[in-house]
Amino acid sequence: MGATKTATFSAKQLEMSELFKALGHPARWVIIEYLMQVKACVCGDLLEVLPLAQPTVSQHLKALKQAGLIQGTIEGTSVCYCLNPEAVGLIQVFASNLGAAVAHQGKLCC
Amino acid sequence: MGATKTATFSAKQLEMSELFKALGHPARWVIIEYLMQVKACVCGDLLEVLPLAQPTVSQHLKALKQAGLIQGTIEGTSVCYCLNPEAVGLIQVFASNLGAAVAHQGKLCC
DNA sequence: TTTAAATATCGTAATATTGCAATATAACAT
DNA sequence: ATGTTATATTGCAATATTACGATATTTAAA
Repeated sequence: MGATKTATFSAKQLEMSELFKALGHPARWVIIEYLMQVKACVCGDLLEVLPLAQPTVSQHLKALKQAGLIQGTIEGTSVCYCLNPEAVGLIQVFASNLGAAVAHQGKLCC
Repeated sequence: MGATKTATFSAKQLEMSELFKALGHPARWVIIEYLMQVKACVCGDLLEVLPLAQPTVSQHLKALKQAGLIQGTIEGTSVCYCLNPEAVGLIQVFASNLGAAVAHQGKLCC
């Protein structure tokens, strides 16, 4: 085979893993870092930040949007992208739970 | 082409995106969720939790270990895996920065 | 030392992702 | 209407990932 066994996981598990999968590419990571600094940007801005062609950047933006990490609205002839607070909330909750789990576990066996 | 342009990104950017890439598969996500609950486990435990064959689970564990998310030490005839606090720290810092950025940005344009 | 167990590695087929050139679309300006 | 600018989509080649059967490795038990 070779395809992810998507059907055997819960919706929540798929949602969260899709969110992190979107962050799991350096170009998309850079886009998120950039949006943390500048609040909003258009596709063209990213062409000066990333070593990639315009169609590729557009594709990465689409992936981030589909995962729910960013939002985009048409603004005249360009498209304004920014972080999606909902997804940010999900990540914060996960990080908090993860930290609490490790703190609670104390000394690890390995 | 088709290969990620790895060479054009910084070490930190690559490290963080690798970390999230490891979380970006439902099976690996389930492994992390499981480790948050049970503190430590062996590969065999996961065979009852995941709908995957043993070699596949072993492969996912290797990916998580290479990304730095988990640690594993040999324990007799089995291998004990648990979360890596260092990686957890990195994720917490990121989530915190992300949350702060969004909070600071206030009303979004899109 | 043979057997059993737990896990890792190899080989390989199926599928998914990445990247870009070419092209399409959409909004604005002239 | 025509051209310009900004972004999206399509098609495709190169590469990476996922999954598993078969097999190797490693440790403990008999």
